[in-house]
This record gives sequence, structure tokens and C-alpha cells, in this order.
Amino acid sequence: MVEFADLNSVAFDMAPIGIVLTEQRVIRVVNDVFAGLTGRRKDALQGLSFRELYDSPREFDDFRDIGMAALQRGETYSDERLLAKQGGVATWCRFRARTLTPADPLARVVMTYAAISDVSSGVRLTPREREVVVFLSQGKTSKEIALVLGLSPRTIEDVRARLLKKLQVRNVTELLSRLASGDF
Amino acid sequence: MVEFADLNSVAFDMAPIGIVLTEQRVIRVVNDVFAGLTGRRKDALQGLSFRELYDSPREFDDFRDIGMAALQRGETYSDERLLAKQGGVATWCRFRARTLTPADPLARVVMTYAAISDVSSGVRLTPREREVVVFLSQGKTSKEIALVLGLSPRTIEDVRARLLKKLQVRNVTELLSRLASGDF
DNA sequence: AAGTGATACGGTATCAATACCGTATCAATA
DNA sequence: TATTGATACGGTATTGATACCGTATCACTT
Repeated sequence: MVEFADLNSVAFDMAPIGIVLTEQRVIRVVNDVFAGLTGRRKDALQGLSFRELYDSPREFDDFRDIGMAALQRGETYSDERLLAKQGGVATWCRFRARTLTPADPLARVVMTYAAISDVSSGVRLTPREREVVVFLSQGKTSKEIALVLGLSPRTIEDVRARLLKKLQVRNVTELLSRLASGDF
Repeated sequence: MVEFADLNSVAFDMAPIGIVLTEQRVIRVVNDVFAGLTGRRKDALQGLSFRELYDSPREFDDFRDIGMAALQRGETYSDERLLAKQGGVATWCRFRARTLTPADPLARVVMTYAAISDVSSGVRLTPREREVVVFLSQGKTSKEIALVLGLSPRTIEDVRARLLKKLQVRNVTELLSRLASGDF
């Protein structure tokens, strides 16, 4: 049987989720899965600024402002975001962050990235479909959605049908379940 | 600055998700967050069978069968499920599992639990309700669930009705939506 | 100029889900 | 002992969802 310290590092590296630890936004530790998400080698990530992983400096700064309040309160911050992969491909991720130093939140942060779906290889939804899927995820019926959008319930059923066909599922609950688990 | 090995274990323990490594379903390694999710001490979890974390042996066995196929293919298995906390409170989690030993999947598994919401608003779900809500979150129909559990579809509809009444929602999609957003 | 995909809407048929009615067993407990 | 809650099942009625049929407009692209 493997010894305890070894198992710890195995659990860290093989956890089915990307993990990265930064100090003042400089990458100090990553696990194998995170390296895979970024399409870079582990040693290439060491010491790299987190800025390099975003497409634009603005995206980078956005998070610094958005997540800061939660971090200072010692809470876990979470959202969904794109993680840039080398080669232009992006991965849609559930992102979570927690600081180890609430007084100076960015001094040491542990972040996780759970891949939801590859936007590049995924199915493209139309604006109307994206609009409706939000109402569907709130448990609204076709009639209720039609009322809000000022359309015929029949039209909402059309959008539902298009969504089910595009994503190859049998009902809306399965659609939402697969969206949440990143099957698309 | 702290040395590398230390940072690794910090990243492991402070990652904003629960991580647990099991060997033949016996808990070998857990991080601080997982211990917190279960309401138990880290040392109390060491060596414990995973069975102890579920209310009934049936709930325990359910997963073993459901996730096995994906694990054998070396893929990450994921669903949403309730993790029982000591004291009766349950936490709705995004669950992910990956085996390190595809030939004998349960020999060594790393699992993560990302807390979605505490079902803590005075609502207590029964074992059967918890069992069924997992299938519902996968978009399964009453007939499909009845087949798997060896019950009448009529009985599954009873459980559905109890869940809707308990959580004061009008349909299953709304139930799942509120679970996912932490409204309970 | 023709074709394609998205939008919007109507009808209809079928299946699933929800909401009631009822009975019955069983375990816990007041 | 009586009651309560969970489980399990049957019937039935209504609403919602899904799957087809059709037409039509509009923007965009071959």
C-alpha cells in the first residue's frame, strides 16, 4: 500500500477538477487537470502571471474587482467563465476561488476550474434559444414564457423542440441536467 | 516564501471543493472541505467505509452500479446528489469521480464534492426522496425510475408529489432550479 | 435568384406530469 | 393504544410537453 503523503499528492493531481494556487496572481502550484485545461505543461505554468491565461487584460481585471468582496468576507467566490486554452480553443468552466489571506485577498488564492463544456466543439444556440433556455432553467412553462416575451405559446414550443433536437435530448429536464454537468 | 511541497498540501486542503480518495470504498485521504461537508473530523473519516456517509446501504450501492461504466472507460463520472451531514442536514452537491485503476475501478477513486446548496430550510427529505431526486436531476421519467428501482410508476409519482409539496414548487424543473441556485 | 436557417404561428395526436380520490402496510412514537 | 409519516399502489381528470403535419416572413448566403 502506498504511504500517506503519496496518496495526498495523488488525490491532488488526479482530482477530476483543475486546481491552481496563486500568490499575487502569480501561479505557484497547479495540478495535472488544470495544466490540461490550459493546454500547457505544468512547469511552463509555474511562475506565470494569471494574466497570460485570459484573452484580454480587461477580462483579467474584471475578476479582480468582481470576486474581491466575497473573498474579503472569507467566502468562496464562484461564477462561470471561459478559460483560454493554448491554440485558441476556450473551455466554459465553473470557477471557484477562496483566499487563504482575507486581509490581502490576492496574496494567496486557491482556485478550481470544473470544465462544463468546450464552446469550440459545442452546439451553437441562437439568441432566441439562449433567451428561452434561461426561463426553462427556472421551471417556467411555455405559457408563462410566452406571456413574458409577448409570443404565442406555440412559438415557445417550437423553440423547445429546436433545443431538444439540437442537443439530442428527450425533455427539458435532461437538457438542463446535461448543461449543468457539461455533457455538451 | 513557503516551499513547494507545503504549497501543494495547502492547495489540496483549501481548495473550495471537498476532495476524498478511497480504496475499495474505504476512505484514505480527505481534505478539510470534505470533512466540513460531512460534519466530521478528518481523523474520524480515515479508514471509514463510504457506506457510513449514506443513510441506507441501498443509496450506497446505487452509485456503485451507476457510475461504474464511465469509470471503467477512464472517464470522469459526474452527477448531482445529496451528501448527508451529521445532524440531519443535507448538502446538494455536484459530485465527480475518477478512478486511478480502470481495471478494478473501485480500487482507488478520487471524488470531489462541490457544495451547491444546503437543504436546511426546515425541510427534511426521506431516504426514498433523496434517492429519487437524483434520478429526477438526470431528467429521467417516472417510468424509467420505476424500472431501475423495481417499483410501480405510480409510486414514483407519489414521491414526486411529496417532493413538490414539501419544497412548495409546481414542477420538477422548478425544484431542480431552486436546488441549483440554493433557494432551499 | 434560389436556397437555408431562424422566427412565428396553427392544428392535432400522444405521452408525461400533476392533482385529486381511494386503500393498505409498517415503524415509530405520543 | 392510537396516531402519524413514510411507503406502495390503483383509478381518473386535467394540464403540460412532445412530435408530427402545415404555412409564412425575413435575413443571409451561395
